[in-house]
Amino acid sequence: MSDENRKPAATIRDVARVAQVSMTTVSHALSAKRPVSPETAERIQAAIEHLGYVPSSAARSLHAGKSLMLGLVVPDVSDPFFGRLAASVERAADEADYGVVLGSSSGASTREARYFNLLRSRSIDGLIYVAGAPRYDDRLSRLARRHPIVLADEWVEGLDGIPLAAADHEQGGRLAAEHLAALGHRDVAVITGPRGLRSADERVAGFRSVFPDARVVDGDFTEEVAYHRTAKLLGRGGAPTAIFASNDLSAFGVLDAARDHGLVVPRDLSVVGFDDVPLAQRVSPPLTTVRQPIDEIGRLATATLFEVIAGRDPGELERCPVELVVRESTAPSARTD
Amino acid sequence: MSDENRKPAATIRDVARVAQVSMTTVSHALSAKRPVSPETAERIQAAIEHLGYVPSSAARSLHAGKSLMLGLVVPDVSDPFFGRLAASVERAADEADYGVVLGSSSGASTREARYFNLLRSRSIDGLIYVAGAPRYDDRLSRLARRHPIVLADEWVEGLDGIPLAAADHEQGGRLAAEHLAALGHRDVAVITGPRGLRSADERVAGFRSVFPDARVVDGDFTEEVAYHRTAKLLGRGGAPTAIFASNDLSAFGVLDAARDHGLVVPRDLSVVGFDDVPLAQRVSPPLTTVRQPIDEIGRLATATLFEVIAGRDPGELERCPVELVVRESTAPSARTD
DNA sequence: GCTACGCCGCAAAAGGCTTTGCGCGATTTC
DNA sequence: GAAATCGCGCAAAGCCTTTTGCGGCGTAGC
Repeated sequence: MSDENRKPAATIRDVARVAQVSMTTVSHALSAKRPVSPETAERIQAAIEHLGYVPSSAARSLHAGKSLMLGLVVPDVSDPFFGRLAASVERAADEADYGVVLGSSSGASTREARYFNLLRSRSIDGLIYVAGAPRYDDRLSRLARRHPIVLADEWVEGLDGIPLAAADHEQGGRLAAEHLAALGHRDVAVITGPRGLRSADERVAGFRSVFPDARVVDGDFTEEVAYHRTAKLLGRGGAPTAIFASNDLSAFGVLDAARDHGLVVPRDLSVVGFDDVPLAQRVSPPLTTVRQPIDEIGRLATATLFEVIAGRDPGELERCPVELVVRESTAPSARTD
Repeated sequence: MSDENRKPAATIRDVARVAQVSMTTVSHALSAKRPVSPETAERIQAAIEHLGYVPSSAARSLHAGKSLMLGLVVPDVSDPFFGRLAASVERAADEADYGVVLGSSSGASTREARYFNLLRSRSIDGLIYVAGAPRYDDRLSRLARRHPIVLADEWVEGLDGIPLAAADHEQGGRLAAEHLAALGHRDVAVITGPRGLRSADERVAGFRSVFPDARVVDGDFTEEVAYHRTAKLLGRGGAPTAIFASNDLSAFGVLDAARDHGLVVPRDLSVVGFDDVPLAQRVSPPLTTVRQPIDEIGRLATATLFEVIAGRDPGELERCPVELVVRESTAPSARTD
């Protein structure tokens, strides 16, 4: 559509003229800050619809000092996990008449700087920050002192005063362990996530609170490393009867390694994952895993951000309860000890 | 962080006071619309950094009449396809110093109305609209007459004057067909998408341009329906040697149905999908499919939107070329005719 | 000593909305 | 018939930037 089709947008003054009232009355009809007679209100309404009038958001936020926009920075929107998180944040924001400005940091700090400036320029009233790694970020911590920020999903070093909305990873590890214990498993192993990643450490800690003697295998959340470490573990004598992988990707590596060693899951080896990615129910056998309440995390993060924006201190947030999804990769231990 | 920690944001007037110059000079130092001596510029710069000053976006857009924000409405961000599209749009926008306001319509027309109002209130300078269904939308077409809008991925009925950035679905159907033809297949079937969905129809049309006699089975892009229709097809005598499913989800249904009929893919039946979803390379056997250039579509949509915003008519857009990804679900036809 | 020119201040306008104190006319109330 | 009430107009201030014409000051050039 070329320029000649674009009329200058209608202003409140245009509405006033058409409705034969003053700008003051139009404004008050919209905000209900002063009573307006039904007849007048109707005339104004008609004028608004006739002109297709919508108040200028720029003028509004200039006056009100807020933009009705939230920022959401995730490592990568194309990852289904963050996609679902974005969807739930957007839904929660929408209910409060807020919009969401999306940003993929993908680790690029120049990109992140842009979103921080959105906050400073009051383009957004608050920020939900989902860190890709728990590295300490000086700018983020300075920013958080002056602006409403909440963390979601992953903790960031040095930002302890800032609310964190996340799943109860420790409970997840515990649920996985209790499930295996109930199936009679005694000799179990756990594959960790990257060193220092808080969520990963919590999962392992939860698991070990039930199985203090579990064998600990270093992983990094990738399928490849999980595969090789598992292969090595199974190669030695006295293989465990169950393995808890601290994310689904690693569990897939375990599944592949088990198959390549001639083991049948779950007959010879039980496997539990974490995350419940879409793939989990499609691999064979379908993976028993721990599901994170993504929607709940997004909702909590958004609600908390509104609290912070309103100037209230939400305090330390409770972790969102996770859920064990039992599928077909776990079975009673065959070993009789 | 509670209120007492939040100082009112610095204004250009504060910068002027600290740098001991007039507001005029500060503004000109930032915009370079009038020469400023190096020493003064340095003082101003120092003041800006000291105060952490960033110009108010609201005041800026009120004056400039643009918001430096784009809108992106997709049916569902948590779908990896739309997630990737969002990521590429966001990247392209970022390069032009634009932000992206994300919206999931999920078919709810009340949600969509909000995004349309963002356009009207000039919260966003333009909109990239990804339709979930090609239904005619009166509001959208009226809106498009007055505001910069481009369509991405899916065509919408009645909006023919509006630029559409999409993959070359027809070419995709043709590539799939040519691949099967080269493998010696003669007796083939195609599973369609929902009736009336333009992209789906184009895929089928492309396929049939090579195989005019292909059997056409009605599908709706879901796994379940594809499963049942395929089961029925294989149950009758004279089953085809290859099936083209017009999306990957349907192809998964075909794969399951084939397995349940004792057929080995690709020995007894070749299967080609469309989309190349992440799952496609993980099913067994890994699926031969047509990959859409999602990044390219997002980039094109964004670049085109900038054209429209600038008041230029981009004309009809070329379709983005697709790519055949050959994996293990296709093999030479076993039937010797 | 006069002209240029470079740098910058001043003041005002514009962009669109919200808010408020004051006041006026018309209707209701006892 | 005086008082209270209601609906609304008027005018101005404020939110923060950008832009511009005019003019002042100082330094360099002839």
